[in-house]
Amino acid sequence: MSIQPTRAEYRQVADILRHEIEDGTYAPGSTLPSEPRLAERFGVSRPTINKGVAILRSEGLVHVERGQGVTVRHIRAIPRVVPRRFERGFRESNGARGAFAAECASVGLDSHTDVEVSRVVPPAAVAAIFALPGGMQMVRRRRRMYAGTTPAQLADSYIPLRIAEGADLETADTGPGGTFSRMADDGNPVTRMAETVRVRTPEPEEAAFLDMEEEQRVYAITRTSWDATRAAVEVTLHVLPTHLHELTYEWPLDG
Amino acid sequence: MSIQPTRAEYRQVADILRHEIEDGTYAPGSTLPSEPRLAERFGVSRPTINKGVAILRSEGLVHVERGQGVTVRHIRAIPRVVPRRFERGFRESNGARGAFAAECASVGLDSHTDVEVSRVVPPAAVAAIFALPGGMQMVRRRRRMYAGTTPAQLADSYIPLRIAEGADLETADTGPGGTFSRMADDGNPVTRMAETVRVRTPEPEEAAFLDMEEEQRVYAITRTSWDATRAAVEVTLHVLPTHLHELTYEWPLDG
DNA sequence: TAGTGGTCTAGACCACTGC
DNA sequence: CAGTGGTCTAGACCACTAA
Repeated sequence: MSIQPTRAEYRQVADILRHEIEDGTYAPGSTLPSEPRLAERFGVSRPTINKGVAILRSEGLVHVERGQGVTVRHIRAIPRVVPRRFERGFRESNGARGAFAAECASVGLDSHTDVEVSRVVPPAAVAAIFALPGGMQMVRRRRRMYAGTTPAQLADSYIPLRIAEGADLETADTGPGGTFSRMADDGNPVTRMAETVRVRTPEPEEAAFLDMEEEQRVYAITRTSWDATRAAVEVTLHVLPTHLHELTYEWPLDG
Repeated sequence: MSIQPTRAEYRQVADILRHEIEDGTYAPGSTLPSEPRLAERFGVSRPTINKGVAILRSEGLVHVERGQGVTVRHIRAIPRVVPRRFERGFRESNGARGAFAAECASVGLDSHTDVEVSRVVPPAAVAAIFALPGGMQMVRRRRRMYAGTTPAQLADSYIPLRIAEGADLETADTGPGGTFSRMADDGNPVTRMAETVRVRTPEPEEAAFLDMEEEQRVYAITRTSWDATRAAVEVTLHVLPTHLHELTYEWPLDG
């Protein structure tokens, strides 16, 4: 493959390098030639190479470190299967504490979650779901999750005070099966859920924690849980890098 | 707001323009100042402006036409609600021909679908789902969908020959409710479905049809349908621009 | 013809890494 | 210190649109 005149050179640089990554010329973990060398190879200037590599960065194919070079990422998408992940048996499998831990375990990955619990006034979008008067507080469980050592997900759960108190959800560790198991134990199980998936660029703080380029994308998932009385009992805002996750939803159909 | 030294200038250009688009300084449909004028306003070179605007393009916030300028997009996300879209009553609501038409109608949008039916050897990933011997043909229903005049979705459905023949699925128009209604009429209703959602950059041909920048993202959804005997009866590969769609999944839970 | 964005270059300066 | 990528500029040429 060589540079053609019709398609922008920086796109061709990206196309060729992407192809070489996919066919194994540059294996996961290996380092690409430096930009000056690539410029020489393709007969273009360094800014053109830089722009081409930027495309691969934005796709999550490569990882760049200052002074180091450009390395090919190991991509192992974590399967997130709904509603399996909310079944009590799955959440508690292998003694896992919640769905994310069980998912990581299912593909042989270690996992780790930092939890921070506090009482806060929720964002307007969340307050609206609960029809909460302005300024009222909720319990927020803020979780930062790692798959192995890779930051893989942010999740902020908002729970009405009364429910959090009944289910004892203001401690960091909610025990086997996590939050939903405790709500069920409290006699108020979740009976219905919905998730709305959008895709956007990460906020700078999100990008910093998730070790992402700002040009990459995240799934922004808003999940709402309802109990048998059709009252919302929990809303979680998830942020997941798109290149690390694969979302599967399954459902029966009555035809 | 003005240019600060710490954050890359082109990012700040994007931040400021994004903010002004969101707060209404530049309303949907309006045109941004030309790049030379923006360069003057921010005191940076034109390539820096161009790089900043490229970020907004990749986010789907603006639309660029050669010789015209940069215009702010009207964004009206089409809600895609599962499993509602597969309920026969919804698919046939307002006489709609299938789920996409009903969804567009639900937000007051006209819709239009071009259908092309043929027999082809399916992609390997699809053949694998059916455990189909190599080289065997399936019926492919290729649909190109428009919301109003905006190209909004590509969908290729693959159906085993025997099922397509029984349900009369080799004509372009499958009648009220679409493919699934015909399968049900044929006595072989779909009883279970799954969708796997991934995000990627569009192929050049996809970008051309969907009127997208290559730097934008698409949802690539693989849907599989099974009948009561747990045999796969249909697989569809969907491609949807992320900035035009919002995916919602709902499900009951047994606690 | 004038104005728009698309792209490329050569050179530069910077921050960061590892030796 | 040398090597890496991050970024910016001034100027240039091109393709396209509208008048």
